[in-house]
Amino acid sequence: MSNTSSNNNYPNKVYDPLQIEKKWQEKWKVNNLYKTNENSNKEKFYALSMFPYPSGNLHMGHVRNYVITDLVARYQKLKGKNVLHPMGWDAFGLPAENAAIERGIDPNKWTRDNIKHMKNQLKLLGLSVDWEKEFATCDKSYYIWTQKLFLDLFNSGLVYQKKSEVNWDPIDNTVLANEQVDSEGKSWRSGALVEKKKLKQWYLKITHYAEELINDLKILESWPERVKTMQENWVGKSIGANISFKIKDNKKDLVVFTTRPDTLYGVTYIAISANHELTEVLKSEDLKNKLNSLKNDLNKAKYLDQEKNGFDTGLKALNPINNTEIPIWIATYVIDGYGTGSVMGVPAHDQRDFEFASKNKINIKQVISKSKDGNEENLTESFEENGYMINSNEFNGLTNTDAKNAIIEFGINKFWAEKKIEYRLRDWLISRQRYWGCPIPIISCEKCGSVPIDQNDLPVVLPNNISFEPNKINSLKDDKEWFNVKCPKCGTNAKRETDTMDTFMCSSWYFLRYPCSNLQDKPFEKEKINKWLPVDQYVGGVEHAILHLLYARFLTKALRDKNLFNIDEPFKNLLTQGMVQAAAYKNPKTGKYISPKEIKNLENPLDPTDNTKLEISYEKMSKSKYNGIDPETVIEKYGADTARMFILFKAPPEKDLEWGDSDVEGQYRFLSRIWKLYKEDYTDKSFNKENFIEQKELDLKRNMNIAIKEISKDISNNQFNTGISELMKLYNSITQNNKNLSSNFRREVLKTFCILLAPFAPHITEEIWEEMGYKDSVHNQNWPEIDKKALVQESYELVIQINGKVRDKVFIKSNSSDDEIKEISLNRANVKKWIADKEIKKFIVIKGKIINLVV
RNA sequence: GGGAGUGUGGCGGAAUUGGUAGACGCGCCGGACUUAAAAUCCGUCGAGCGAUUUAGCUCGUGAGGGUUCAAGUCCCUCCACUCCCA
Repeated sequence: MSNTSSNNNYPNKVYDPLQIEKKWQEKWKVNNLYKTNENSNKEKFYALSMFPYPSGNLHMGHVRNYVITDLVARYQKLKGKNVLHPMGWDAFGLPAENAAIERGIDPNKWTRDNIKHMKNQLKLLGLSVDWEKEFATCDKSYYIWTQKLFLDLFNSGLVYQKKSEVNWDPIDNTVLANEQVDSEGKSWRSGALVEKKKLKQWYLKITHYAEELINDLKILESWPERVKTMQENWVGKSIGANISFKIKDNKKDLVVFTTRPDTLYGVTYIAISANHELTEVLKSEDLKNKLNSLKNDLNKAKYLDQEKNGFDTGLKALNPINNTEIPIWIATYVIDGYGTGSVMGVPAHDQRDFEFASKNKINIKQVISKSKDGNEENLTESFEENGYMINSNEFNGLTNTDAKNAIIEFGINKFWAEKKIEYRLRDWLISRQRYWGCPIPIISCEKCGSVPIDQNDLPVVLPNNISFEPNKINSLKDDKEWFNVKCPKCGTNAKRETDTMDTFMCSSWYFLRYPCSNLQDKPFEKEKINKWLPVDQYVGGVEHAILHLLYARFLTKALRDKNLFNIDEPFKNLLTQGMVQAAAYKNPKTGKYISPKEIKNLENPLDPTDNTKLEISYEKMSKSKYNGIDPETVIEKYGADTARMFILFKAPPEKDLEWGDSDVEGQYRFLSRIWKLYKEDYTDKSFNKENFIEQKELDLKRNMNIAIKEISKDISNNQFNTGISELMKLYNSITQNNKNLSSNFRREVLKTFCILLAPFAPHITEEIWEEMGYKDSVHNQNWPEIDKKALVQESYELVIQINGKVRDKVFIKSNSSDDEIKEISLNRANVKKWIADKEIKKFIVIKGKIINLVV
């Protein structure tokens, strides 16, 4: 595809993206075209992609992410905004460490090499990124501030250490936060079934912000609804009450949280978790054995427990509202750590309780009835809807919603109930038992406990005296000199904290660093944060809907409360882009994926081994499905502009995108035609005055202004696919009217088209812009203004409907009155035919569009 | 089970928020150019009936019902798929 051509002048008319793209990427770099202007008075715009983990290779998901952000950044710059568009590296984490374990490579070297390689790949895309802002979270100059912010939180009382049951990933050999375990109980990274371990770990008090994290979702108007719903569910606010049950032959009360105090008369048992403190009173060997075996099951496969196992402890609780004696059970479905680790079993009105009671032959007592006359029904499942109270003494007949409050009030007066709000959200566990992460700046001393390191002694640098050998799990403990220190308080022998921080900690504030990424003496400057934040457009994968986006919101709020800046929410607008998928071929019999290379005819794909017809499905690109497409190969073949255009055109950004080779070629053809159009302009002499047709020019002028209007709207609404459609329409309109334009207008329309295309395809536009004779970059121009006058038409095509069906169309003057429209319509032969002798009941005139005659 | 979302030609997807359904592209088919092919350019393509010189008509946005002069769009019921939480 590449051609021989002399500098800056391509004698043949063939579009050669590789040469053009290389040329401009170099020029942009030399001219510092994308450098952030720190002293501008223009309105700011902060465009940000979720920064990549330097895994070594750029993949299509990255490309889609960065191309979208780049388009927005370039558009906003053309619209006159002062744009910050940075890029960096989420560089701590396990793949580096796994490379060390597998091949004995230093994680630092592995990471640095990957960054270098990926950066080169990224540069091929021609992004308008200000690379002077770049940093990696594993830079000492970055993680010193991660540590400082950790200490800030520590001093605010938002950091604590606790020994408790944690999620243990047996493949990655580290603990995980709750957010990092999926609904099947598997690790987000390794996919391993998570185990339970009791360990002493560091936590951040994200629960302190639970209420605000829910409430402020309201401010985030242009976040996708589903991301907000997911966060709301994750934080999981429930309003209810704590109810104290007396325990027979035991002094302590058993406190139970419930959202359904209205069902208190229907409690037929209490269920507590296997780790509840009350289990300590179980003395008999039999019960102890049962408990241990239950705990064992829980450790193995907590999340697979659909069986609702449990046993009766023999202990009895007294229902405070009627002094009824009820059994206390231990049940696997009670979550340790939520609420009080115990639930009141109301089988009649809770499905989980119903199943547990049915299995264990526990009484079922109905206290809410569907009907007002209060009949009991034969329940085959729990009744969870609203209804009327029955079997509840003085509360009978009330609606259960009224009874909720009445029973709480009743209990408050009798001192056995209190109002309570519970959250599903747990504190964020940030310790990781790994080497390649940000060290936790704490020294633990037998006398003084956990002592934070003085801020002047930061950073705590990762130890150097560690040998990376295959099959060895590395730890900060390996460097004894590093590990053994004196306590900063009392000077006795002490030890450094050897866990490192969850990498989500590093990525929870990186967007705050960019405005000041070269600052030496602090993480950021308050004024700069207040100026640049919040991020105006954040783009990334929906897989971070809870994880990163929740942590980052939390940290922003916590640092705001340290008075470090005045921002409540870090990301004003969020766009979650869909996956990039490609065709995968699967043998339905064996379930195995077959590489397209092995398939003879992709139209009718057969398994080469057994000739089974293969199923074709579009799935996320992956090695195991043999459907990965390498961005670098695509760019080599078609150029970055084509790749960008394809990605933006093929699907709306939030939807999954199906890779299609012929669609890529379609975009390449489009750019080639544009190339040719601009070549003709300066070489073909056939445009002359005799050909000028005023009406054609007016039509094109109108189309051009429609395009400006629509493309502006589309980009603002993140509808990049239709934006490109509009560009194509304008292109078609130009080529149709091409020979009939005055040379001034030709130049104007070609200039405008070039600027409109510039944020989508930055290289080709820069090249044709230069060839048109302009000196400054096309990317420094102003986005064209809409000429409203040009949008006005003298006449339009009126659609004539009769009884709502289109029967005729006629061109009429735009300023026709309603009466004129009626008259014109009635005189049309087609209309007369349809009306015949029927009576016209109604005329409905929609100005500029339609008339509907009702007969 | 609860919540959110989606459903439009052969395919990806449009539709001014109630006003000509299928923009734009891909693909297919036909034509031009060519010794031929590729590339390029031009044209057709929702279905059915009908005409066969530009006609014309009916149906059609997952299914059924409703509101309205007018429904892909609003309301109700149902079906299928996807995601999140159980």
